[in-house]
Amino acid sequence: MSQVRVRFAPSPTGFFHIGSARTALFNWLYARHTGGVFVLRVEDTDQARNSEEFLDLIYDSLTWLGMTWDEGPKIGGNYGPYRQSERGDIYKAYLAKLTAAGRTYEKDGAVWFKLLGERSEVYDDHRKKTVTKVANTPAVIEDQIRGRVERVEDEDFVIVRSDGNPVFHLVNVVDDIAMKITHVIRGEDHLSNTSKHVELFKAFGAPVPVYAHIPLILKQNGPGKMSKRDQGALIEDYRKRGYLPEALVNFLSLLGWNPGGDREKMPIEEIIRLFDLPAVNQSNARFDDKKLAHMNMVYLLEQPADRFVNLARAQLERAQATAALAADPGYFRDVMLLSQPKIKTLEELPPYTAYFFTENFAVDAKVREKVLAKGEPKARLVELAETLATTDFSSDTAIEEAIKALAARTSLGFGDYQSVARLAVSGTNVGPSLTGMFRVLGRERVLARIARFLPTA
RNA sequence: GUCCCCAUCGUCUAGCCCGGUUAGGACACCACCCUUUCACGGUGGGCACCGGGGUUCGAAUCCCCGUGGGGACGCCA
Repeated sequence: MSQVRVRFAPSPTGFFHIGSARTALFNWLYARHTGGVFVLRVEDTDQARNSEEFLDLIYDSLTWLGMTWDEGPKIGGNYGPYRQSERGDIYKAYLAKLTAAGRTYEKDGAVWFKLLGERSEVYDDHRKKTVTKVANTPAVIEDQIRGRVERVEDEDFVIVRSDGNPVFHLVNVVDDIAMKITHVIRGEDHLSNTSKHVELFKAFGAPVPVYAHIPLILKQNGPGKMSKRDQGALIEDYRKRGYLPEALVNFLSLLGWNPGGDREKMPIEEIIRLFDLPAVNQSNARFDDKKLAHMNMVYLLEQPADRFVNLARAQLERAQATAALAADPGYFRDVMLLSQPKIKTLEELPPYTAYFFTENFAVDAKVREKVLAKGEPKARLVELAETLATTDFSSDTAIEEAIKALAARTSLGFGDYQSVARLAVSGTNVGPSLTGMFRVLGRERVLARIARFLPTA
């Protein structure tokens, strides 16, 4: 058996979304699993709807997700060009073969593919018009995921538009032949197109590739498949929000496939090793952003300090958190590492860390009311300020011991000091450990904030 | 309407092919524990074989029908 050749064939008519990314991923995984070739082919035959920006987005997104292509735009290959808009001559040559074989005819200025078989006129209830049906024999699709599927293609169809541009069905098949594609892995929405494609492969006298129609991803809320217009559908969005590409890839790999057993979080090498077509599910999967967020958290938690700080900086740049970016690098690093074990996604970082970088931080009114309502907040703050004035701020434990000693003297608990101190110093009731927060902020800032807060308590 | 695909917790799924399990895991949810807030983590809990017929000693698992969900039916891809 010759080398596996698969292709991802997006059309640059819209934003790159979850469904496309998953199709690309399954193709890429299969190529890597089998030691085959992953071809990127741009299906830009719809001149009216194509755009270069969308095309760049496809390149960028694939690269970001780590799906490098072996042949395709930018890098070339032996079967190029890889943009269909540049392959006009090839389509003409193939079309000529079809015409020579008597398998085409013109109607309304367009070129149609002629099916073989007896013809009859039938009224189509759905389209509200009379159509010509052809008594054709069923096309047989041996699908790697669905098994044997039979479908009759019983109407001629357009392969070249009246404006001279070839249609998807033609170029798709021609390119799969010309690029020697062995396996076609695509969404199940193409399953009913496959009979058209099989007819074309036969008309060209070319071998039909192995098909694998993967289940669709359904939108999280409401009925139907996920589209680029749905919430959380855009890859670009996750990138902006600071999701880790490896987490997204891991999550996507599990939508419609699993390695068997209980394995979920896996390094990409492991996914490649275990991935195979027959293991792909047959039923559609509903997108779940909570599970994605969880996967992201698991990956975030294990990032080495340096990488996490770099990721955090990139995210704060996107959020234009100027105060944080202007801060001392050492201080910035301390703040981020303090926050790392606390967040699920990097997009939480700007609001989560804001008070570290400005004295002008917001105070949560509800929290303030709640915290000041009990005990003697003022007295606690005065005691704490006195203690902190002489406390060693170099380690969390030193600060912790000092506060605990204070609490012991006043017959109170650590918690009696914590909530009010946190409010005074950060304006909220959530955040990293109090002692870590104090250590990073430093004595001066902590004392100043308490002093400023005191009169209002 | 016609054709095609599918069907296990709310969600992703294991188990199905090669019938015998207290139907397993993860996310989410609830409770408790841990704790210095919030998270993380830990323990426990609730939660599923779409319905009906077969076949069989025995069906989530095999077959049929129904129902439900999804997709396609463009001079879009």
